Amino acid sequence: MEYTTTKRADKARVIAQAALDQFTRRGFVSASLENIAAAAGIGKSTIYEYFRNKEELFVAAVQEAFERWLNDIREICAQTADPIERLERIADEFLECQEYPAQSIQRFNFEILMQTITEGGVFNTRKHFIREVHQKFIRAIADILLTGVSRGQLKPEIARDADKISITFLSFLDGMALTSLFAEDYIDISRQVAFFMQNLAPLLRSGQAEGTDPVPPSIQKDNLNASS
Amino acid sequence: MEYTTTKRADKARVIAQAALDQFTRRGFVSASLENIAAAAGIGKSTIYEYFRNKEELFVAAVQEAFERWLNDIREICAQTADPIERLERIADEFLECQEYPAQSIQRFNFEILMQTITEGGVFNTRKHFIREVHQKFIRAIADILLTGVSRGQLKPEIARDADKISITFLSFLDGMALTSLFAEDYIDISRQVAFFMQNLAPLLRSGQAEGTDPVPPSIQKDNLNASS
DNA sequence: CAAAACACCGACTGATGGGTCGGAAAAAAT
DNA sequence: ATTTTTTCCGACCCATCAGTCGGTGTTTTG
Repeated sequence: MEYTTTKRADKARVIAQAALDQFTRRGFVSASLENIAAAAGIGKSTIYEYFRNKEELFVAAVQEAFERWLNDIREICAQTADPIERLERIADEFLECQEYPAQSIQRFNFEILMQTITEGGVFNTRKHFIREVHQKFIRAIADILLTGVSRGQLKPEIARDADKISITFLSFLDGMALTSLFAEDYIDISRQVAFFMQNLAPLLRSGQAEGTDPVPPSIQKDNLNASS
Repeated sequence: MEYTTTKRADKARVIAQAALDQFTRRGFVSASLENIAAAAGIGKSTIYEYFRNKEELFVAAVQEAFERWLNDIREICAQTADPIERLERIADEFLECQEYPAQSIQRFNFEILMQTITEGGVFNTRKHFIREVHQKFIRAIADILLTGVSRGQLKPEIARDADKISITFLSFLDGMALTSLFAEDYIDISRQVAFFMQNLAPLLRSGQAEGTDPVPPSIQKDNLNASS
């Protein structure tokens, strides 16, 4: 007999979302389980019915977030066929993020990274998890490029440098995201992104174009599974 | 009569450096004053002879760090005359950082930013301080570009977009720095930087060159003063 | 050398927060 | 209806840590 009913999983998810919100706002160390419990509308001890400890709760929140991001990319690729446009939409999505409350996703992204790179951070022992996800993102972008090349939308030489370009693109995004969190009112983020893409595009584009293309292979649904 | 002897200021500096080290390693919240005191080779209470509280100590550490960074840029500009080379050297300096122990400067940079953008963080009430410093950096890079233009090393159109280019450059650096902290062993950071600069250079460079140029104006010595 | 000023620190305080426990309330099973 | 299982949580425990206090050693001053 299965104890893991849908209801139970749902409740765990509600808690994980409340946790995501609190971790995002206050950071891992400062967000207290009391806060989280209050935000989820339950008692503190109840959390321990669903998660072994604070760390596991954080992991759940992280997965919650990654799931969303990869979904976003997938959806964008399903909606547009032009590689440049895909990149633009991805950049917009990550930097504007109207969907979820106030820029919080960026903050959580950095909270995760801080926990990964800080000695004694909860994610310090899980570097490889972050690396895997990061590589997944790189591959996602690279596949957009490669698909573009194979369809003649991008220059053939691009194929050779696809990884480097992806990494550059993602680094720029990360940096812009960080910047946007404190410099929103003296830097026009979307203008910056437009400027970047505007200079990037002619380096990538070839002259021709062809039919329609599907979602690139590496972003096809595949679960991200934690470890260590 | 002045109580603030040189000796006293020196000791404060030693403590600030120990604090910088600990904040860097463990983050603001997790670094305890006990740790810091131990690292500085003094008793915990002694810290309070020099700093009012943990927050003020953090501010001191931040200033310590900024001082170093701006100095680095100044020095690089004093050593090289070519704008592209200056940017390359700056990028290398920020990403490799052999001078100070193990990549820690990046971590501290992000710790500062996290404290700035996180609700309830120590620097959350000091956003404008971070903004000022950030703008100082943008100006420093922009001045390198403008000087390059006025000396005919860079295309004249660059002058118009100097700010945008600077912001892009710095965002890329930030993103790469972040990446380098967890992806060092599957991404060759210096190759990435080289790749970026290699694509950036032809967009900036004109055909000619001229005599020698001095350190751009905005990076000339001027103290950074905290506030709020 | 005595008195004042200063630098230093061990021991304490109070608050916070992660995690446990034992039992109440609600649901399911019989 | 009664037992059993499951869900929930208030109260407690204990460790950590920022910040205080009182006193001791050391330097400066006269």
